[in-house]
Amino acid sequence: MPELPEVETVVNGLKPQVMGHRILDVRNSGKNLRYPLPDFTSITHATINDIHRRAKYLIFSLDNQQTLLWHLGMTGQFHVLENDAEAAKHEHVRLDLSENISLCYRDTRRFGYADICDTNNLLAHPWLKKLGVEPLTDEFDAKQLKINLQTRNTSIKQNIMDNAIVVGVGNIYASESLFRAGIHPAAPAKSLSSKQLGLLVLHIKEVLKEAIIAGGSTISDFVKADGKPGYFAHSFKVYGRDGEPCLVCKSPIQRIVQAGRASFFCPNCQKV
DNA sequence: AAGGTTACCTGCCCGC
DNA sequence: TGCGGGCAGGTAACCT
Repeated sequence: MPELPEVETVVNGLKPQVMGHRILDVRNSGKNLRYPLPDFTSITHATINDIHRRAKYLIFSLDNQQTLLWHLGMTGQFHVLENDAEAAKHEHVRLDLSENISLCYRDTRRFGYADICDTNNLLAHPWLKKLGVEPLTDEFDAKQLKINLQTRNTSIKQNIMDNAIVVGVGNIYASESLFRAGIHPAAPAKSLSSKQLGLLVLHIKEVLKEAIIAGGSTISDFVKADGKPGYFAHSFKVYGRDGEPCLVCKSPIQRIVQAGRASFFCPNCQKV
């Protein structure tokens, strides 16, 4: 479920709670996540120095030259609980930390995944090495996007969701940013002008920033690290609103499926 | 070889 | 009330 703003929110929520804590033990439910869990022995007794985000990955930097990489999949959640707290339903991993707290990982659908690697080789990790630019940096601009899209025959929506081009734009914010930019989700990526791409870049940055400020979206099971839900869902303009009137022109919002994913758009405000 | 489809899992919501 | 089908925010491995 989480998109970039949600992961950012989780990282920010976890940092003050677990930074500086030592990992004393790691327990798991015995069930695999998307991939088998890594062997945690190399990080038990290490201390969590810092937590970062790259794309939708949480990156735990440890003090022993090891890094713990974690993706939340669709339904992953971290909670910081007392050491002896009873395991919630769908808790699959628990890192027992110093000072009697535990970092607990719940994941209903078990689409999440984790790995451990040498910090020196972090950027060479297969999950990270092919990732495109971060959307909230200056590296993500219309000029580079235009170059990346000029050979792409597929739709603009599929391309802004392609992690090799730009990371962190998931299904919700793809629809929302295309609406704001007035671009039809099915428009061929290579057909868009520099001006249109400039507008799109601007709105992707804007919608992601707004969501981070709002503390991440809430749909079904997103919970921030402190257990409180985010609330950006209240400001979706098209996502999940098929059949309802466009907030700008009152035309009914339409839903189509692209590459197996639902897209929402206003047929009047967004042109191919 | 780009582009489309499917798989991974569980839960929920809807219609019958 | 129960059951089956469809759907869900992500990613990658398959096919073609």
